[in-house]
Amino acid sequence: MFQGIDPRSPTPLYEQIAARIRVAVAAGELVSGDTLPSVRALAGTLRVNPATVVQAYRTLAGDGFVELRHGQGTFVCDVPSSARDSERAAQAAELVRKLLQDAARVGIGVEELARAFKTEAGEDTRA
Amino acid sequence: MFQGIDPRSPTPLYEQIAARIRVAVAAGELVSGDTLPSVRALAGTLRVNPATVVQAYRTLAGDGFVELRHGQGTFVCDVPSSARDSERAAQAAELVRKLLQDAARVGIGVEELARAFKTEAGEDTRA
DNA sequence: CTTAGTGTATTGGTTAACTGATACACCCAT
DNA sequence: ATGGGTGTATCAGTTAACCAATACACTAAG
Repeated sequence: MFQGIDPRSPTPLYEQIAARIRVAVAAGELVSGDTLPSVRALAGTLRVNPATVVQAYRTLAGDGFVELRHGQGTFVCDVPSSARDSERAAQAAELVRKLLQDAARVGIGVEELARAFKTEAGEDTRA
Repeated sequence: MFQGIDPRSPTPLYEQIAARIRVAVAAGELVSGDTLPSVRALAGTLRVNPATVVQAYRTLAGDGFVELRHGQGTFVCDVPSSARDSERAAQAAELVRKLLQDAARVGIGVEELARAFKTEAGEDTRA
């Protein structure tokens, strides 16, 4: 489940780790109550510093995906699907807002983006 | 034209400066052959280091918006509108690709993004 | 040729993000 | 209570981006 963690990637290690767990939860491979590998264990497996794993876990905790219990371990949370849906919608909205802002900075309008989105998203869904 | 440059903004100074010029060109306030303020002059006006202005100008030059002529000044380029269109389309595509990538990292799919895009973009066009 | 104006190049300091190392505090089984 | 597991907290090293400072090189006008 933790294959392909790359220290030289521009995306931080802790985000790569967090992403794996997120998709695992989304895919149902991890369900409420499951325990994640301990900080040290996962750090050892990935040849990474424990603090890096902690940062990944804390990020997930901030999103409500997992819960860190001092002295016990890290557990997958029980998030109602409705809550998760609205949460994801909010995140999507923020990402799109950022996109619009970045685009405006370079002088690109909404229509242009919509066109690009159709093209790129279309290719991605077919792939 | 250079009002509201904010050193404490999270977006770098040179990008803020470049953005102003980009929109000025897009709006037709600056046309082919016009000269931009000299590096030192603009730096003085904005209370900024000349090197920062240079970075802004070089960014614009990389995009083909302006041309820096050693010993003469910085001039607005004559970019065929067709070339500019395809250039903007390419930039838009890259921005969207980045969006899709960021979204995937958080486990957000294309449909979710499309929905958010409709919402956010709609609000923005009405505003 | 000289000079005042222009862009260019190199260097250094500041800040923030990321990762690592180490010591601490908690929980539970024994 | 104690030992081995857990997460927690704090500090240091690395890297990269951004901005500033200074000295350099080119152009055109006098």
